[in-house]
Amino acid sequence: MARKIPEGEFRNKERTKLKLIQAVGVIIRTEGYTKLGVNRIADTAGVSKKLIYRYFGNADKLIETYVKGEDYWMMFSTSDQEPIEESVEDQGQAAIARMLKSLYEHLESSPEARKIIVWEISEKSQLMKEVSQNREKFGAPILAQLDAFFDSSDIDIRGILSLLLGGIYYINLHSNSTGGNFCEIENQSEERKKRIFKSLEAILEWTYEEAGKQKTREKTPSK
Amino acid sequence: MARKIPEGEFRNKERTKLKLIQAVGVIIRTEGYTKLGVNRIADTAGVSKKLIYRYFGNADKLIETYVKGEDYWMMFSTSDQEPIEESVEDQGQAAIARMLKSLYEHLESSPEARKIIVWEISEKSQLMKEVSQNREKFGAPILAQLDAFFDSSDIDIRGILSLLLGGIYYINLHSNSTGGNFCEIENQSEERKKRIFKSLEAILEWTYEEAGKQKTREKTPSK
DNA sequence: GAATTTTGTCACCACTTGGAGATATAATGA
DNA sequence: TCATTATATCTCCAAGTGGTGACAAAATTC
Repeated sequence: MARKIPEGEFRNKERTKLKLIQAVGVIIRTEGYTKLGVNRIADTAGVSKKLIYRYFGNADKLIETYVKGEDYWMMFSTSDQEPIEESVEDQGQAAIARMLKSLYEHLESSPEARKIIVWEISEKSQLMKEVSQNREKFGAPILAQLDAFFDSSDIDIRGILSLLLGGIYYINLHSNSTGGNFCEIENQSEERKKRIFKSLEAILEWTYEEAGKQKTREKTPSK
Repeated sequence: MARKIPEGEFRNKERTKLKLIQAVGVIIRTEGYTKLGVNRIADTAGVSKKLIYRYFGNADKLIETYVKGEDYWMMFSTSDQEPIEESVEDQGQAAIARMLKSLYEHLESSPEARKIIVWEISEKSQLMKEVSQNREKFGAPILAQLDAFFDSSDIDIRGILSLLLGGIYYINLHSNSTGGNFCEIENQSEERKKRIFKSLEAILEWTYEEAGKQKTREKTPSK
């Protein structure tokens, strides 16, 4: 018969594992993913590094359990995300605008999220590949819903959105590190956010407008 | 009287300095900036690391002389960059489109350029801050020229451009590492480039169109 | 109580890092 | 030819890396 797992006050496997996992988060937040190693992790967890090997195999596996436990897979706060169907009449324009804005705000407010993104584009690791792929999987149904409206137009909604998404990512990553201006827009200011949001909305507006124009032209092919 | 600098076949200061500087480039290209250190640099240069300290002070100074010697300051191939004035009638629309496209192609074809950008957004180093600031300085006159056209409109050309520039950066950085799709657009394909270019042109077109509309409305304030 | 198993620490290994001092040697000037 | 000087290498150091085996101590079972 298997022996009961010790759950004493001083020796408690699960508690120690949690300490190690949380230490990973602390290090990413304060020192960056580059500093993730058995020694640092064990030190910040206040525990022997030997346990990392015993409980997780190695540092990578431990990091993996941390990253997969967080919701970096989506990057959106799923709570304030009303269903897209709610906005059928505007073909999801408002919903997309909301998503892009909340992505911006999430990146702006979460140093950890920024660090993870930088991590993704810095290394060719299997872990980061998975994180990236899962984000794609998350976006798929949203893109599928947009196709209904844009398929009949000349607009490449995926092309437009990758530019906007990439722009949001980069602008926030840029401010994270060097801190200088970008396109002469001051860094990390309310002013910048306002300007980016306005431009974002304008581009989306034009995109939908153009697609709408092409749709009506299609219905009434007379010049 | 100062002694002549030795220029022998075996002992030649300038040649050795060049070897070290070039080694920096090799490492960035093949292993990434994270691997830049006295030991690696000296090894790839095939020279004693002591010389890095004698000739440059430390590794950072050596790296600085390398980076400043390259044209990462601008990121555009200045050769095919016709003067913007050439296109006064379209208010620089074609010139901007050309610049954005050539930036995309430069990032696409140069792993080193991508690595430098990742470097910029990864670390808070003085060197990378300077690189970033100089790029800003390079863009300033271009932005200034656009103001003449956009100032009287509601369009925030700097906001639009930071989204587009950031988008171009991110799309290429993303493909560099994980390699997965982005917004369901396949990676590093001619297809992707075509789609991004088309979206880029569309957004620019809408931007200029809208600004033009507001300009004529201004001239004839009648509704 | 004693025996056993799990949890945890510690000391150690080989290796790499940035950096410095001692020393050898090639290039120069006489 | 021989001393001087700049160039280059070599060895050593302390600190940090990932990883492991020996051992202590707590929790469990008998």
